[in-house]
Amino acid sequence: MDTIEPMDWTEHALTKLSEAGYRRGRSRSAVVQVLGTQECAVSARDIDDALRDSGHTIGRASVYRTLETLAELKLVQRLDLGSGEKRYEPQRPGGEHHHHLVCDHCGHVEPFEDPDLERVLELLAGRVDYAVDEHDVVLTGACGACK
Amino acid sequence: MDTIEPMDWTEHALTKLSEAGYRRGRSRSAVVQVLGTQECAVSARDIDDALRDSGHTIGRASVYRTLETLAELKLVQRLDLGSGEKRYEPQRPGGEHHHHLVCDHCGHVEPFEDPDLERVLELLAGRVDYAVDEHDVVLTGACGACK
DNA sequence: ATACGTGCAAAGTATTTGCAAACGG
DNA sequence: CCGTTTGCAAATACTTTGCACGTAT
Repeated sequence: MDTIEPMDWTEHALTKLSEAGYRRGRSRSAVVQVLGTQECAVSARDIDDALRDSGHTIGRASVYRTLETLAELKLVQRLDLGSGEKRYEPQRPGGEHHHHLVCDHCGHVEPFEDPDLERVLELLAGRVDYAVDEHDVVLTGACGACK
Repeated sequence: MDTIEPMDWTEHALTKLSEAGYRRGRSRSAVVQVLGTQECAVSARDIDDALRDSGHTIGRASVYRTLETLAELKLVQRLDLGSGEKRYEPQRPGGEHHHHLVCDHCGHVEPFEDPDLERVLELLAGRVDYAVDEHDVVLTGACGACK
């Protein structure tokens, strides 16, 4: 079996971008690089900060533009966890998939997986009138530390 | 058995507000009234427009303030369906519950219910380290008209 | 009467867009 | 070279806040 390492997503994404006719510009590549190191959903601001910390000088607009492109190509999933900012999560080719727990007290976000949930969602998708291509589940409550 | 009519939520909400020490101000009452007529999630803008159409002159700020209060008392659920605006949905006392299908082409939103899904989410809530008090599921794809 | 509620305008945040200059293939 | 990409700044969208006045209890 092949585990998908974080680094692989970066390569995967850059390849897909090339195939789609996009060039490997400095900013675009840097954003993809940062996303590849992320385990869970991050905001545009998180990425901007990470880039700044590692010495890059990248316009915020380029971050947003890259994220939009990546979302169009389904290389990242766009999420809204209620914090007022959109979040982006690398979509690994392996198809592994998780959802999120959000603490409504401290804002902490934690991923979780559940095969039963996935199965039910799959069945559901087949039953509705929409051609479902994405789903997202958010559980809200007090996290371990806050409750 | 007692079906919960839309109007009942309005009364229910106003009562709860009073009990919590809030007065029945003009704007507050008007916002609650509009929400009571809604079947599904609406945005602050939707409410503002509805109020304006029915001749009220209500500051947008009051709409937001009322929605925040209602959310605190768990009389409405705050949702984020990825459109860049928060949405609010009356929480009926009967506990009926639905989730959302969002068309990523035309933006159309449609509610759906699924007992299996609820059951799985319930089990899941018992298994995690969070004290889950809310959950939300969003399925994204092309709606009947767009696909 | 008096504390709470409201409208308006200004401030905040997150994101998008216009444009000239820099750059990749 | 030439069209794409980028950074900057300005624009936009949504929401929150400050404050003086109005109002419910």
